[in-house]
Amino acid sequence: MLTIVSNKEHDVADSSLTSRLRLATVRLNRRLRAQRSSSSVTLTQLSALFCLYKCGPLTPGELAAKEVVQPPSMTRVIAALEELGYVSRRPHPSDGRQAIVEITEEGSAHILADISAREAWLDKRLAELSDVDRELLSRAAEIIDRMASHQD
Amino acid sequence: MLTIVSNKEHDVADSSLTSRLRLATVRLNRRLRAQRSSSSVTLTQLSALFCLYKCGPLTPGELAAKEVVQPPSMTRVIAALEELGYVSRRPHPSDGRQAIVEITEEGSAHILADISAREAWLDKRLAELSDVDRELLSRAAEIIDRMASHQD
DNA sequence: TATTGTTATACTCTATAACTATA
DNA sequence: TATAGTTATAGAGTATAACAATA
Repeated sequence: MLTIVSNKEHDVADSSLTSRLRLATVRLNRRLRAQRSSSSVTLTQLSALFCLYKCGPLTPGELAAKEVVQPPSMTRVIAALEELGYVSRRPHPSDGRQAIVEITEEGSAHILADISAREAWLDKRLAELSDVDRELLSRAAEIIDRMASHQD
Repeated sequence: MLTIVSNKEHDVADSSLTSRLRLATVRLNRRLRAQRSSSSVTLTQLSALFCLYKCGPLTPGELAAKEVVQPPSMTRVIAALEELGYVSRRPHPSDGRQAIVEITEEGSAHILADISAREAWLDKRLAELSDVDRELLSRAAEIIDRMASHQD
């Protein structure tokens, strides 16, 4: 087992954790993207739609911040979702520059089935694990999400 | 907290684990890709190079299998690394169709610095965690990698 | 002048299909 | 005929820079 030497604060025995977590994340992400299924939305679009489903109406800027992407990236995602009829856009009541993006009834109706189809592969992998491992991943997911949402 | 209803084998209280792990993975992956630094290699190239560094010489097919990507994807990665002088290619001794790809001295000399620069952001996030959380992520990384390497 | 959002452009990552060369 | 690898092509994902509209 290779150990990368580094001069970081935390324990040296831990020093390849960064590499291992990076590799694991990149690989799982690949597998997740490869699960296309019959769902019409892409993985990125699904994430944004799910965010609107959870949080309610948001401005494009708020949505970009929550998903930790730059505004131009979110512009494209919203445009695609709008074309599919899964989100609607209306003027902001007090600021003409902004808009309010909201999930539509059709978007709400499809999202659970879309997510379920999209996640079928991962769900199967998780079902193969022990309860202990699933509990561990549950806590890991929270920590990872917190790190990923860190404001630099 | 939203709970997605599903009819899967494992506990219903667990039912949003799939979604949470997917979201966490996608977001961390975005952050990792955004860390460009001065490193000349991309995240994908770095993964392949690291694999050659760990495993020794491999054929393109073996490398693609280890990284869980399709052969044409690996072809491009190898070509880019070869152009940078980080890997070399030589004929397979007994099979004219295959080739042996190996990390060069220059590749070996640069990889630790490249990885370190690339991972600086994640390393900082991990350093902010408690020992308990890092230990948890260490085990999670192993489980995730195992799931991601699953042969369908 | 600062902020919000969009348009234009470009690069990374990855896949499938079709092809070539060798076994 | 089967396998290893490459080329061609296309689509997803994302960013930076430049711009328009509004505050």
